[in-house]
Amino acid sequence: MINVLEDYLPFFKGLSKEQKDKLVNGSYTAICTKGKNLRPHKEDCLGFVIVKSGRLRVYITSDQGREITLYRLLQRDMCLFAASCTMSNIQFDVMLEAEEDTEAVIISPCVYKELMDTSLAVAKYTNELLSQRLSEVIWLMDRVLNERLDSRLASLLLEESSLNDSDTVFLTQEQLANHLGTAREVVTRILKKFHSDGLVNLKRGSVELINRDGLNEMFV
Amino acid sequence: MINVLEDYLPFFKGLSKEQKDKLVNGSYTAICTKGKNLRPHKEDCLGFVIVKSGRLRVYITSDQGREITLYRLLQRDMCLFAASCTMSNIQFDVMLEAEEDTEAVIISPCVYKELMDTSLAVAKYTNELLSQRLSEVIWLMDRVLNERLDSRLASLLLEESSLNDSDTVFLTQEQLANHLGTAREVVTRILKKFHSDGLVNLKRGSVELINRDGLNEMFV
DNA sequence: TAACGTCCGTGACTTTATCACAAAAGATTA
DNA sequence: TAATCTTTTGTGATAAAGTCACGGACGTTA
Repeated sequence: MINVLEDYLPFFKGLSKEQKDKLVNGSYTAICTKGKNLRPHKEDCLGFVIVKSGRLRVYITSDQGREITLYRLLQRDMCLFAASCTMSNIQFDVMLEAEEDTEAVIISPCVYKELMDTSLAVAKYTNELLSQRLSEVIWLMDRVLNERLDSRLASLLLEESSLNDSDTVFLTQEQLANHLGTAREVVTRILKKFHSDGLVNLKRGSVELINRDGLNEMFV
Repeated sequence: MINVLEDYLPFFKGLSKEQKDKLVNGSYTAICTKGKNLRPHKEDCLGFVIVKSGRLRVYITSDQGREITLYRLLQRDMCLFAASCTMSNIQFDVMLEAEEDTEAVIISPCVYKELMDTSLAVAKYTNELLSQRLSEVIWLMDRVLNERLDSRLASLLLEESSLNDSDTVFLTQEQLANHLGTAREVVTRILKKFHSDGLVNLKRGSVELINRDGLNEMFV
């Protein structure tokens, strides 16, 4: 545990002995199996999350069940939204779902808040994380508004393929739609078009990419 | 100048004499007339912006000229994106446009960065601003994805009306479209519908609200 | 092989976006 | 005042995307 904290938190070395102890004592390791939600109850204030292994997707949902992926957390990435209770200005709820079996270290929100309130290094580090997330979300907004769905879908397929290092993307069309913030039927129709253009093969629960160059050309 | 800084920056009192001096010397007042852009050249790194009076709108643009308003800065509000150069992780460019004649205090980016690097209070304050903006942008994303355009337009008209304390919204249909991230023709058609429903009267360059309750009902 | 749940396909329709062009309202100038 | 110009608004045609309703295909389990 302490190794993970020391290794992943750039500010750890600069903390005092007491701070380190508090941090270690206020943290625990959580295992989340693929497909499970890391924070099933919206009320829960989870804390600061560090991904040790696996992959998390951070997304929002609407009442009608529509989702969109805001960004992902890969190994060594961190997320502080699950600690919204510690940030007075955060009004939204994001969801965290494991895309792979994931091992994460979770730091108690009050411990993290206390650190942030007393350590300049922690506060600066938090700034960096926040600004990076903000950047990613604004970037996403730009794509949602200005890019065509077929292009966004092609890009998602290629990204998934490279994340898993496989030509086949093992996601249902509904899951693809949830990443993109659109409806399943729309994905079905675009995939059908991709198939008739010789770009992909479709199976139940997966999409096989058979012409990466063709997919790439969709968004240049 | 120093009065504004002292009054608007909650951390000011806690700064050392040197820090205060640096801050005052690194700041200047800018006047921006209605409709003008506060940062016409994308390359410019403006700095930290504090609105003394007037109103700024923060927005992004696409290559095709489509815009969407991310949020607004009213009196006493502050913005640190124009200082993206000081934040290593900010990759995007936001634009700042004066919606009214606006007076702003601008703090040089390197001075602000130095403060943030040396003062815990400044770093914490920056955190609060960042998390609030992030919250607003995610909230906007939710609306863009899940709310109908007529509802969003109705809500924008009511917001504009109350901001200016007037029943008439003095914006062209193109400006309305730019707030919402849509096309002018779409706004034209929705407004025409609103008019035939007895909700608004249309004039060149303005929209008069004649049935607020009706507009309100569109998004409940 | 029957039954069930999940996933996918599709038609009909609505909403939103795009493109092209024209009409109307003000502003400017002759 | 009339002619001209610019900006704003209106509109038809078409395409992309979202919504709703339903049915069928696939895989699992009994």
